[in-house]
Amino acid sequence: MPSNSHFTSKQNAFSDLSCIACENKNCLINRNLQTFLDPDFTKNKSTLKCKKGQQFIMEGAPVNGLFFILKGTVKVIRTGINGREQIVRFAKEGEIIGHRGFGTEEYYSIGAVALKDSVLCYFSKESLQNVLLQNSKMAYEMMLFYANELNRSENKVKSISQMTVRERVIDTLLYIHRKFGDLRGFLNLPLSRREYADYAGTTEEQVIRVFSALKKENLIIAQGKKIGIPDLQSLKREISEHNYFLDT
DNA sequence: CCATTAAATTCAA
DNA sequence: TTGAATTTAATGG
Repeated sequence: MPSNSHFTSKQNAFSDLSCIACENKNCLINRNLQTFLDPDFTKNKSTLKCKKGQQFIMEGAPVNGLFFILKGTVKVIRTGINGREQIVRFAKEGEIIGHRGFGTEEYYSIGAVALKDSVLCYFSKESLQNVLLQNSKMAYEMMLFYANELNRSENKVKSISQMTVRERVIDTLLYIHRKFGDLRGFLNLPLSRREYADYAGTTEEQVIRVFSALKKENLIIAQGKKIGIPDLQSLKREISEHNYFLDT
């Protein structure tokens, strides 16, 4: 039996697809359920179960709606100049994927792949539009999400264009730590060095070499894919001169 | 970038 | 639960 068996009692919650029974308080649809004028809104959603490693948004596919992560973790990617994968962001439970599809965009400019077995809720653009037009609180929360994403995206431009490889790798480690926290001393999201590289805008070898250096300096510990940060403060200090901001 | 070896993860019996 | 098969990490050229 898996060690997380304390979740098994909730498992049939997934077969009930209604938002009413949903446990995910991180989801802005869930948080705003009571205020909906149209109680049937959540009946229009569909859910999709995704296995680890499965891509559920293809770059270039037509946009019809938006995904919300009910459970799991996802990476959002974009194909770069010479076919290299660029990781735009990591997303966890409650987050929105494909949100730039609103408005004039007709095709996804990003792809999304599940990093662990995940459950996605899918809402059509039309039904979401109706709700947002009726519900200013939810529209406001959505706006905050967009603003936050924009802030992070602008910071990423700075980090990629002005920071050294070592600083970008550290920045990535801090981002993962901030967003996913740690579990028994290790980052609560196992990533390959390749994925660190794709987020930090460098190569797998560079990440491996920076990790090796950081290990020697006792700034991180590594056991395979599990990375631990024993002293967050000194790691932060390394890049503090390039002022890094909280982002989600 | 590639090749080699060591180490870790996955898979299926 | 194990260990064989496969994938990933680490280093040096």
